[in-house]
Amino acid sequence: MARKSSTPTMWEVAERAGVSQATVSLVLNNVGGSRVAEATKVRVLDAVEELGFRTNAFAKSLRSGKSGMIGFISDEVASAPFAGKLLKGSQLCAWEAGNVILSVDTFNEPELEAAAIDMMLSYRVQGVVYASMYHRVVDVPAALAGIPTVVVNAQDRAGLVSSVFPDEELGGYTATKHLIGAGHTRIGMINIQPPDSDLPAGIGRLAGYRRALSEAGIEQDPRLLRYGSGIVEDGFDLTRDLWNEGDRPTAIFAGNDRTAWGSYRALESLGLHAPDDCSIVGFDNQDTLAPYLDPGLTTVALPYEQMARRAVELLLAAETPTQNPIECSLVRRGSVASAKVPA
Amino acid sequence: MARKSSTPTMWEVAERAGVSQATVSLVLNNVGGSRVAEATKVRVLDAVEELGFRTNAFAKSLRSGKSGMIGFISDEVASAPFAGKLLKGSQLCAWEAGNVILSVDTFNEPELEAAAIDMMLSYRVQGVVYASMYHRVVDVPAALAGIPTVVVNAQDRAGLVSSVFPDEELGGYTATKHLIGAGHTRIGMINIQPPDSDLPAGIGRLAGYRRALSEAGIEQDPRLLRYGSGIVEDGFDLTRDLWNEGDRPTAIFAGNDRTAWGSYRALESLGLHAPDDCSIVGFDNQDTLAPYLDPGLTTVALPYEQMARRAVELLLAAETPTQNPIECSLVRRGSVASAKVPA
DNA sequence: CAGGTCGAGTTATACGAATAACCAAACTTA
DNA sequence: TAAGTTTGGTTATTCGTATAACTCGACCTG
Repeated sequence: MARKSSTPTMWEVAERAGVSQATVSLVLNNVGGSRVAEATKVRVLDAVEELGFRTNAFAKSLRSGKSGMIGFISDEVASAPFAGKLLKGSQLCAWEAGNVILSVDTFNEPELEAAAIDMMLSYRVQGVVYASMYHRVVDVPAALAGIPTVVVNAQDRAGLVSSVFPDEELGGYTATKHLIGAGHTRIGMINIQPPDSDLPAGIGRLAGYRRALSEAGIEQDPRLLRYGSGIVEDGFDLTRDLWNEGDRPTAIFAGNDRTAWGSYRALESLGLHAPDDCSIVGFDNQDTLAPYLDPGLTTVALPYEQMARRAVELLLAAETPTQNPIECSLVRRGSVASAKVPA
Repeated sequence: MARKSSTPTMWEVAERAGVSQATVSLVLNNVGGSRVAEATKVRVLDAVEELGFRTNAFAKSLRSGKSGMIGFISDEVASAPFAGKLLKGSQLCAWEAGNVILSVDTFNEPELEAAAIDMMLSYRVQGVVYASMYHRVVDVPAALAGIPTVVVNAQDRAGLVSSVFPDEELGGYTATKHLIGAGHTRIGMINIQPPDSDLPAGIGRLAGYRRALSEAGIEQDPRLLRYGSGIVEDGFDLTRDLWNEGDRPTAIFAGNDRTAWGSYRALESLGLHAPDDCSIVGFDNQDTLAPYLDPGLTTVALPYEQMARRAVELLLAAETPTQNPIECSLVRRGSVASAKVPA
């Protein structure tokens, strides 16, 4: 069957159904329920079907002033190994409200970012989700001043827009408390950044660790604390380092999963094995790693999807700026065992 | 300075510059170079600047008939741990041609896919990149029949649209030849799917392995071939299994990186270590894994970004359908050593 | 049966930008 | 100096849809 090359318009549908273009619009948008006779509706819908009509989103947006699009700007989220879930959550949530996502990864290039914002403004996005690959404090570009913006997996330095980010402190608290609950009292921590660093992840996780200990009445032994940089090798080195201290830990809270992996290896190198010789809890729930370690790593999950959903909700609600820490929950696998009762 | 709440239009710019709307359009689009006096141009551009004018993409597209958008439909790419690179490559390439990406992950839900296609047709995308999370044969939805489509990281069963996918066979050949080049002749292979499976990855990688061996005049010993399912555990079990054979391999080509990880562990469990006791080559270059193994895993990279770029190029060129295998190149790390010369 | 209401539409216009067609003055050129 | 050309714009129209405002006949209702 020969088809017109370009998509048909409402006028063509109207002609085929023997009505006016306005009627087609009324039928398709269900306005004024009883304004159109049932028989006419059917004729219109048949014509729509037969011609394969599909409304032109541009015309619709132009006329209505609503674009139905939400911008998603990220440094490297869409291509990052784990945080693509931010995009996933945003998309799902946006979709539910009838919106679509216009996403751009800027790779931290200012020109690309500027161009992306420009483009989004051209498309009259209803709001922008500004996502970071890792939890940090960001400066929202001034060019976004005109439109609703929510920062996700990050915190807005100026506090002018809402931020949605993981509750690192609570996560660290949860992890540590889990170990305490298993009977451990000598719990080492290997943090993922130096003491003078200002990244929220390391600061929060450590603070949570400390709170859990003090709430449980366990004295903090500085010899059990180490500072690495979040890489496997540091996990390895610092775990061995902890073993050289006089009074060894029976459990380790690793500041992230890669560090935890290093701890596994260090234990192996010492002829030991988790969780029998030492319990381990990680952080991040990196899904290409945590489930595959042996034993599976008990860790704290970063709530990417929930954060993204929350961000979109905030965007659509357009409230006044708020801070939104999102809970990080524990994922139990096999790396934690009860502390041995001292003989 | 008080700003109008909504974005200014060309009319407002025109008024401020003391010209007609048409002139503003002429200036901004640089048409009829000499048709507008230099002084007028400057006045217009100043007005644009002062008002913060930004062209309305909807009006522009409506008028021109060109949407400037490319659809990206994927099963789970945007949220997958590794293949987000497909999105990255598409975005970059589309961007260079002045297009933007409208991306939707369907999570393999047919209704979501249908809705996504519907939406994209509404937005009059100029073409659709149909991406798969893993290399397989797909059926392109009939609803896409009307618009240019390219399948990426997959092959179109019907062959009606262009396909861009990794050249698995060449990758397997490259991996194996690398081991042969290091002097190995007893090279085991642990494939990632059963012999009767029809996934291109396993079939191609094995075929490449075989070609490399036969080209080098090495006889294929069926005792060196194992079939797993691509998970760590299978790599572990089947490597140990290989070790129980009489004539052990000096190198293993693991069908993917996870399997290779299992091989590392199996060697360890046997008190052995790569590459001294056995060389290992993986496949996938999974970036959260391969660089962090000890020693770093020599593996074959999947060319996600190149595939995506190629797909977008094909889309924009709108040629007749073609098959486009893309080369997978070797990434050398530390898991391959020269074969010991038999004493 | 005049006047009002309701049902089922239609007509006209606006959204913002692109562009074809037109126009007035200034400048050539024979 | 009349006719033609160039310069530097302007006017009018179009893209496809939404919607306010209007119409027209049939149906009450007192």
